[in-house]
Formats: sequence, structure tokens, C-alpha cells
Amino acid sequence: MNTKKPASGPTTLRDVAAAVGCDVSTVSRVLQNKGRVGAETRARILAVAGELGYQGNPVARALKTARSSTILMVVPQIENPIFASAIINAEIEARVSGYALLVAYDQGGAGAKIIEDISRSSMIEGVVIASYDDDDRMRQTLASTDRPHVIINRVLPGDAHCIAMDTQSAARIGTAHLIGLGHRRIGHLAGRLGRFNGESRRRGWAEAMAAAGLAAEGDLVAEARYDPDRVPAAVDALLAAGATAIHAATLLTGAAAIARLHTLGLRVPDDVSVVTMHDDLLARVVYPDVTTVALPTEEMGRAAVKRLVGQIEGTAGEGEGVVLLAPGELIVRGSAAPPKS
Amino acid sequence: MNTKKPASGPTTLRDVAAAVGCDVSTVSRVLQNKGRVGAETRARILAVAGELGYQGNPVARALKTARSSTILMVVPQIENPIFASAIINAEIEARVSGYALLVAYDQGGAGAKIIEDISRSSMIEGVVIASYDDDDRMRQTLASTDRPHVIINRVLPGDAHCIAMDTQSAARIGTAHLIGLGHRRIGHLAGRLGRFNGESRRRGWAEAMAAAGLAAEGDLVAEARYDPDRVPAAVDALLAAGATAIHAATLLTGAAAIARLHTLGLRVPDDVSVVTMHDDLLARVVYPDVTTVALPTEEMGRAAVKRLVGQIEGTAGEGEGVVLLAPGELIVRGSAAPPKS
DNA sequence: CCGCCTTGAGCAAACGTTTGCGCAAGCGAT
DNA sequence: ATCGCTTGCGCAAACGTTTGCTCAAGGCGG
Repeated sequence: MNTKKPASGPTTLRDVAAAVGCDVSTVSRVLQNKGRVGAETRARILAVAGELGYQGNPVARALKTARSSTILMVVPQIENPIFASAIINAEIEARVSGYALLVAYDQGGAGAKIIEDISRSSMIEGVVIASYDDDDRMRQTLASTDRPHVIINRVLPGDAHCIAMDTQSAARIGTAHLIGLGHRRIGHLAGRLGRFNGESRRRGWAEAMAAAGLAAEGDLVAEARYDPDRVPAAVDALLAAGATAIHAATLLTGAAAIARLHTLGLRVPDDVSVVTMHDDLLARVVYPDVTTVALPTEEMGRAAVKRLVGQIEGTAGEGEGVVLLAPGELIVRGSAAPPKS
Repeated sequence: MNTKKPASGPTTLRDVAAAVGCDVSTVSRVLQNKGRVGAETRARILAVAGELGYQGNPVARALKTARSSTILMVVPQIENPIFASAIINAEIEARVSGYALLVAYDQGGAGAKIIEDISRSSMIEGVVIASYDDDDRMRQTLASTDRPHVIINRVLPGDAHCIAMDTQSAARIGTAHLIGLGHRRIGHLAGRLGRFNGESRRRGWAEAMAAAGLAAEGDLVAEARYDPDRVPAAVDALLAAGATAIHAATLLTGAAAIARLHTLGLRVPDDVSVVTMHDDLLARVVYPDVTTVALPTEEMGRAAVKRLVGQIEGTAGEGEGVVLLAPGELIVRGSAAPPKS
């Protein structure tokens, strides 16, 4: 029997109920496998629902259940390959957990406003923040509704949920590799000193140097702030300090450093070695291809939403507070070799 | 007078109405500036709403109005810098238009399924598709609900809304630059031949060659399929064909080509020149920095959601059918020079 | 001074679900 | 044959908005 409605928009619960000849509540129950429904009725409902192409209205469901199954991820420059990779995996993890991922791009320090804006047009159940600027507005926004949230790529004091990568260890490993090759004066091409990420990398470098009894003096550190344009000057400074190898806080600046060395007529790795951190296509399209310590960026994305979903659904969610993801292996390629002399 | 409710969840329209002493419909009307309301009442409502921190429930609104103000963007490998940039700008454009942007990552050919899945958990008003695989399922999915959609980075026959970049012209410009420099045998390091993007670039190269009366023979084309691993062999083939310059379909493969040339002991641009398309940080961190034709990737993202919003809201939306975005300027850097001989 | 038009605001019905409650029928145990 | 329990299902009330209708009050032209 073809019991289609006149055709007014998508099939609704009511349409199905009418076609079957039962109450909407019954249909609802079988569709979500809840409550007790007779086997026969269930079968008929399923059949009719299929035939009518019932899809369900997510909005109505969300209104009633107060659950939107949507989470938001706020990222700073998405160009940074670290975030691209984190986003992908966050989205995948979200999807398998039954959530949809909204992304918002924070052009700079407006994170809190963005969250508020988006909350106005979409109901979100939680937020993953990759662009945490530690300002009052953000703290207040997060606290005001005490919305579940996890902060990635940064660890905060207090009891916030943070998921970051152990870049300090990664830096230590990379630097140790250079030391193992015989280098004694290793310059650190730093990120932004004084900030979490810049500092932890610098610490890792310093640690490795100290462990080998090498000097980690101030003139062996030059700040590039993730900005390729600042790299040439920084590299020059490091060379002036006598560095025979450079440990770059970032793949991008590492690549830029290699380019600078070429420009100076120096050969890599024969004259100067370079080691960076984070692995990416980029590492394989520069010459020489770069030796680097992989960073678990995908894992960070996945872990962040896993944790967030845990918070949202109340299921403890593997671990509390801060977690530091272990770095990956050292990937030996062509940009580091024993020193010349 | 502090007329707060007991504190049961966020402030609702009813709470405000109760505090003011009027009907919810009146509150609703002033909040959306619709219908006629007395100046005094309006003022009081605004005041109370502010004081109570009324936010509005997006889900309830969406249910009633059947508008969710959410759009979806489906992307293939997000790592591809082209898409990262497109996403950012799509998100920004969406936000200023009052929409939130959901992203989904299509790992390969599952685009249609993804759209269906997400539609089940979130009501979306339209979709921007960057990963259009021309399969039946996709066509059917899009048609079934005749949901507004625009396809980017690809032009389709028929009346679909497509927004792509004029990569053919870009390729022509890049190749012409090499020709202007004096090169006669210019190899094309192709994308995926037979596919839209690969072909249009190849055509651009061939056009420029033909315009200069140069041979665009088959052995001057080598396919790298956007895959750095295929680049070395392709470059070798081009060199074997006597190329003194390489026009790469992609920045990434172009960089890989430069690396390959270095590996072969050839100097760039002294021995062999390389020109690519698309501009990006990458272009400035390899040695030499690469001469390239900028591509309007941001514009593509923006234009796509602008067009989509136009469709959704019925406002014609600047132009119909296919639009090809003009390429940017040629950016002369260090990877191309006159031929040696 | 009467009817009419405008203005301001409330009433109530939707939008499509979910879910607590109630009730009838069926059935085994007493 | 009665009681009470389970099972299957319908009723109706929410969730928080938006919006068409209704209606009283006031202003104005006739």
C-alpha cells in the first residue's frame, strides 16, 4: 500500500505513524530501540520508515534532548600544518563518535568572541581550543556556561583539560641526535621565547646540551618566531656564534634555515647540519630532505575530541587534567651529518 | 528589581517575559526587530534581556524557522595547502554572513556518505564540495533533497554551481614566463592527466607552447599526480627529453622537482629553471625560492560560500553556473632564469 | 458623535521530537 | 475465577521559538 503524504517537505515521524497506523511515540521508540514494542509492529514500522525514506529531524531531536552532537574547534592559522593535521583527525574522531565538527578560524586573540558568536547561531556541546590566548574574556566565556572544553597544544596551570605534545622531549631527541653525530656547538633556532611552545622546545634543546656537558649559551639561541622572514638573520647569528649544527623548533623554519645556508654558499649537511621537529610532506620536498622528530599531531586531534566527548557524555574519558603526548621517532634523512672538522 | 528565575538552565524567552510582565511573543518581536512594539515596552524588554543575559536558543529557532544557519564543507586531503586556505576563507565568509561552517574530511570517494551521515546529526542548509567524485551516489545525494550546493576546484558539465580557479591561464602565464626567458624546451610536470585539474594545467602549458610556436610533444609531459614520490622519475624523464626548464602543475611537486635537480647535481636556476603555480609559505622556504603564479585560493573559498549563501537565501548571488577565478600575478623569485647555452 | 483605521500586545498554534504515564489485554499463579 | 504482573502501545506534555490572529484602546475624519 502506497500511503505517501501529499509531499510537504521531508518525511516526518508523523508521516510514518500515519502510514503504519500507530502513534508517533511508537515509531520514535522503535527507531531508537528504546522501550518495548511488539516484534510485528516494529517490523512494519521499520519497513514503512525505510520505504518513506524517513531521516529524522536533527534539530527537533536536539531541541528535545538538549544535545546537538556538535562540537567546535577553534584554530589559529590553519595554514600551520600542525593544525591541519590535528583538524583532520579531530573531525574523523568526532564523526565516528557521532559528532559533527564546526571549525572557526581565530585570526588573532578573538577566540572568546568567536565562541560566543557561534554559540549564538549553533548549539555546541563543547569546544576544542587550539588558539588559547590566556585572556580574561576567554576564561570568562568558558566559565560562564561551564561548557566542556579542552585546550590543545598548550598546557595551562590549574585543572583545565589540556592535551599537548611533548615537544620538550622531541627537542631533546633531535638535539641529542646532533650531539651523537659529534656536534658540539649546536644552535637553537627558537620559536617564540617566553611562550609555552617556544620555551618547551628551548628547554628540550638545553637539556640535551646539558646532559652532554655542552654549553647552552645565550648566543646559541636565536628567535625566529615561526616566521620564515626572521630566519635568515637568526641563522646568521647562530653561525656567528660558531654553530656547526642547527636545531630548529619548527619544520618550516628549519626548511627556511636550510635555504639560508644554501644562499650563504654552505652545504647541508656537509658544512652545517639541520634537525627539526614535526614531519610533513614539506620535509621531503626540500633539499636535502630533512631529518626530524615526528610529532603526534594526528594523535593530538584525536585525543582532544576523545577527551571532549568523554566530558560531554560523562564517561570519565581516559585521564584527567593535562596529558603530554609522547613524540614520535627520530626520522633520519639527509640534513644532518657529522661535523666537517 | 531582581526577578531571576530559580536557575534552571540558560535564560529563556519565557524568563524574560515573566520578568518584564509581558508575553513571550512580544519579547520575541523586539529581539528580532519585527512587528510593532511600543517604545517603552521595547526598552524595558531590552534592558531585562540584557540583565538576564538572554542568549536565545539556536536550536529552537532553527526548528521553528527551518533554518539552521549551518553549512558544510567537504574537503579531500586537508593537508593540501590549497584547501587549507580555501577553508579559512570559507569560514570567515560564512561567519560574517551569519553561518557556521561544519567541515568534513573525505578520505576518498566517500563524500556522499559523509554528507548523508552529517545530515543525520546536524541540519545543514547547504554544502560546499571540494572533493567531488563524480559518482552516482553523490549526484543522487545532492539531487534527492535538492540541497543547495556549490562545487569548487572543478567545473562540471550541466547547470551545477561550480567555482574553480583558472589554472589553465595560470599555467599559460607561468609557461610564457619561461618562454620569455628564452627557454625552448619546457617540460610539464603534470598532475593527474585525464582529470579536470591535471588537464587544464596541461592545456595551459600546451597553449603557451603553441603560441610561441614551440613543440609540446608528449615526451615533454611527465605525470607526477601531486605525489612527491613520483617526482624524481618524472623529472628525470623530462631532462632526458631535453628540457631546460620545468613547469610544475603544483607548488609541492615543483619544490620536489627542485630537490631532485639538486640531487642530480644540477643548479637551479642556472642549469634548469622551475616555475610552479600557487603561492604559499612553502615557496619561500626552499632554495631557491620559487617563481610561481599565485592562485586565488582564498577567493575560491570566499566565493563558494558567498554563492552558496546566495542560493540558500534566494538572493540571486552574483552570477550563475560556472565561474572561473582569474589567477593572480606571476611572482618572480629565484627559481627561473634564462637558459645556460 | 460615530465608525474606521492604526497601534500595541496577548493567545495559541505550530515546528518534530522524546518520554513519563496510563491503560487495556494477556497470562501465570493462587 | 480472581489477582497481579508483564507487555504493547497510545496520550499528551514538554523543549524554546516564531508568527498569524484576535482584540482592546486610542486617534481621526466625516
